[in-house]
Amino acid sequence: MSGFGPGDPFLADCPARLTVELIADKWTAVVLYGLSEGPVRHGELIQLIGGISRKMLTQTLRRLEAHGLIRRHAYAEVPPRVEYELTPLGATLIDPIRMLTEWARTNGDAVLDALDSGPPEPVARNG
Amino acid sequence: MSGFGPGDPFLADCPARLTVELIADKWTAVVLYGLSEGPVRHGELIQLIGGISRKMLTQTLRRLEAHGLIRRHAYAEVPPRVEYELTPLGATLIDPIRMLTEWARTNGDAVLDALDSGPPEPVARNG
DNA sequence: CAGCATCCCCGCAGATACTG
DNA sequence: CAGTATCTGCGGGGATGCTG
Repeated sequence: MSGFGPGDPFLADCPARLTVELIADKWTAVVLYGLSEGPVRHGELIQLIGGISRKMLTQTLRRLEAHGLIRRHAYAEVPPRVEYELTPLGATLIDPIRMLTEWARTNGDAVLDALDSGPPEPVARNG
Repeated sequence: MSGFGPGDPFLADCPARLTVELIADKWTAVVLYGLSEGPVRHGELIQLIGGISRKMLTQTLRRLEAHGLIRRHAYAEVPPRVEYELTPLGATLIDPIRMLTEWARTNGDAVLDALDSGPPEPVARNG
C-alpha cells in the first residue's frame, strides 16, 4: 500500500509541505484572495475580510511579503497610504485558492449537513 | 475598489470561509492527501506523514469524519485494525489539494529563494 | 492611517501513561 | 494496535496604547 514515492508531495519532508504550511493558516488564503483583483490598502483589507485584527493582518502580510507572494507600496503622504498587491508569483497561487472556494460553493452544504447529522458514535470509540 | 460582492467567497462570513478554516490546519490537507489512494491504517498514516503525533492524527481524523470527508472502519480483530478512507465527498477535495501540491512543486524554489533574499527592510517599517 | 510594542490569556500540541 | 486521559509549555492571537 502507499503508492507514494519518497519524493512525493505532502508526505514527510517534501517540498509541498512548505506550501501547505504556508496556506495552512487561518488568514493566508483569505488575504491573498482579497488581493486577487488588484492593490488594496491595509484598512480596506480589514473591512473586506472582516474578523481579522490589525495585528494578524500585518503579521500575515509580512509573512507573505517575505515569501515573495505580495509586494508592499508605501506612499509618502499624510495621512500615510500603504497598498499591497500580488507579485507575479503570488498571482499564480490564486487559481489553486479559487479551486478551494469553488469546492466550498459546491460542497459547503454537504459538509454542514454532515456536521448536523451528529457524530457517528457519541463516545467510546475503542474497538 | 473591491469588486467583491456581498456573497463573494472568502470575504466576511461567506461559505468559502468554512472550507478555508477546514483546510487551514497544519494536518488536514496532508491527511486527506495521505488517504487519496485508498484506505490506510492509523499507524500507516503516522509513518506516511511523518512528524504528526498520534494525538494530532486522531484529532484530525475525528474532525474530518465529523465533516463527512472520511469514513472510519474498525475491524473486530486482535490486534485491532482500523482503516480510514475518503468518502465520495472527501474525494472531491483531492483535486483542489493536488493543485496546491502542483503549485508547490512548480514554485516551491521561488518561495525559498524569496525567503533567502532576506527581508526588504531590516526594520522600521513606519512611513 | 499604518504599524509596532506590550500585556495577557486561552488553546494547541507534545509527552507520557493507561485501557481495550 | 488504536485510542483516550492528563499534565504542561509555548505561542498564537486579541486588546490596548503609542509613534511616524
